[in-house]
Amino acid sequence: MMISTKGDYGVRALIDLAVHDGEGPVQRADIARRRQIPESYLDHLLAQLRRDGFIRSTRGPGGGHQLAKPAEEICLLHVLESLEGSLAPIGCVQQDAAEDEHDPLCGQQWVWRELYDGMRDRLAEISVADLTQREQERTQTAAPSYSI
Amino acid sequence: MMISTKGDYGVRALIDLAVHDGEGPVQRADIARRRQIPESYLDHLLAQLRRDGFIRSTRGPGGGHQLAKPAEEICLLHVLESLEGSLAPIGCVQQDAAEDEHDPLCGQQWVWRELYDGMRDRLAEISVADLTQREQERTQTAAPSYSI
DNA sequence: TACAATGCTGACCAGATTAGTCGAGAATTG
DNA sequence: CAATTCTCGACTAATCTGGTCAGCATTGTA
Repeated sequence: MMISTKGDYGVRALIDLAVHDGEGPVQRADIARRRQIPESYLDHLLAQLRRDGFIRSTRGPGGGHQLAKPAEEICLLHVLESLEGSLAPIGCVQQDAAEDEHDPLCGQQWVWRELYDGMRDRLAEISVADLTQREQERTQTAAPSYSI
Repeated sequence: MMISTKGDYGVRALIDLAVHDGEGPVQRADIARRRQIPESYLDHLLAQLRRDGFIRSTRGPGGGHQLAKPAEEICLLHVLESLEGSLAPIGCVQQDAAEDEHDPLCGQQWVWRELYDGMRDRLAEISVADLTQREQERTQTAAPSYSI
C-alpha cells in the first residue's frame, strides 16, 4: 500500500477546498464532516499542505482554509509527495536515497525506476481541478435529471 | 514504499535460480551469499515461493531449490503479489477488499485504479528470464573485454 | 543403521509506521 | 474580554517489517 490515508484524506480535503473556492475560508470541521475525515487528524494534514504552499489558513472566527493557487496548478504528484514522502516503490530509486541504499548491486533498479517514472508521469498529469470536475460530473449523473 | 525487502530479495533469489538453472538444486546458503540476503530470512521467502508454485525444493544432502517452471513463464507481477500481497496503491481498489473498504464514496478510485492497472500491466510483461538476461548483459559489459 | 546435510516450520523480537487522540496555546473578531 | 478557529507537540495502540532462533523432518552416504 503506497498511498495511506494521509494522501487519500489530503486529496479529498483539497477537492473540498476546490469545490468551495471563492466562497471564503472553509473550516476544518466542515471539510472533516463532508469528507469523512477525523477532525483532529485532518489538522496534521492541513498543516503539511500549508507548509508546502498548497493552502493558506486564517485563524479566528470566520477563519479557515483556502487554496493558495488555482486548482489547475496543483497536481496529484506534488500533493502526494508532500503528504506521503517519496512514492518510490523501493528504496534504491529514491532521489534522496542514502549512498548505501542506492546500491549498484540492485540490478533490478531499471525495473523499479521504470515503474516509478510511469507513476510519476501519470500523477503529474492529474490536477485537483480534474478530480473536482470528475466528482461533479459523477454527482450530477447520480442525481435524477429534472428535465424528463 | 510498495516493495519491501521481501519482494526485492525474492526476485533476486529467483534470478539466482534462473542463472543456475539446469545445474541441479541450488542451496539456500549459496543464494544468500551471492545475493546478500540473510539466510534465515530467505527461508521464509523461499517457503512462500514454494507454496505458490514458483520453485521446487528437495531436502537432504545435495538438496536445494530449483525453478518449478521456465524463467520465461514467471512474471514479476505474480512473484511480487506472492511475496508482498496485493500491490494495490490504496485499499479501495483491491480485488479482495472488504465491502466497507470498497467504498463508493472514494470518488478518486478511478485515479488509483488507473495507476494500479498501469503498474500491473508493466509488471506482467517482465519475466524472471528478462531480468536474468539483463543482469548478464550488465556483468559482461562491466567486465573488461578480452579482445582489444 | 547412524549421522550429516539440508530444508521446513513456528515462535519470538525490536524498531518503524500508521492512524489517530488530546490538550495547551496563539490569533482574530466582535 | 469571550468566543472562535487554527497550530503545535506529546502521547498511544495496533500493525508491519525485517529479522533471529530452536527444533523437527527428510534424505543421501558410509
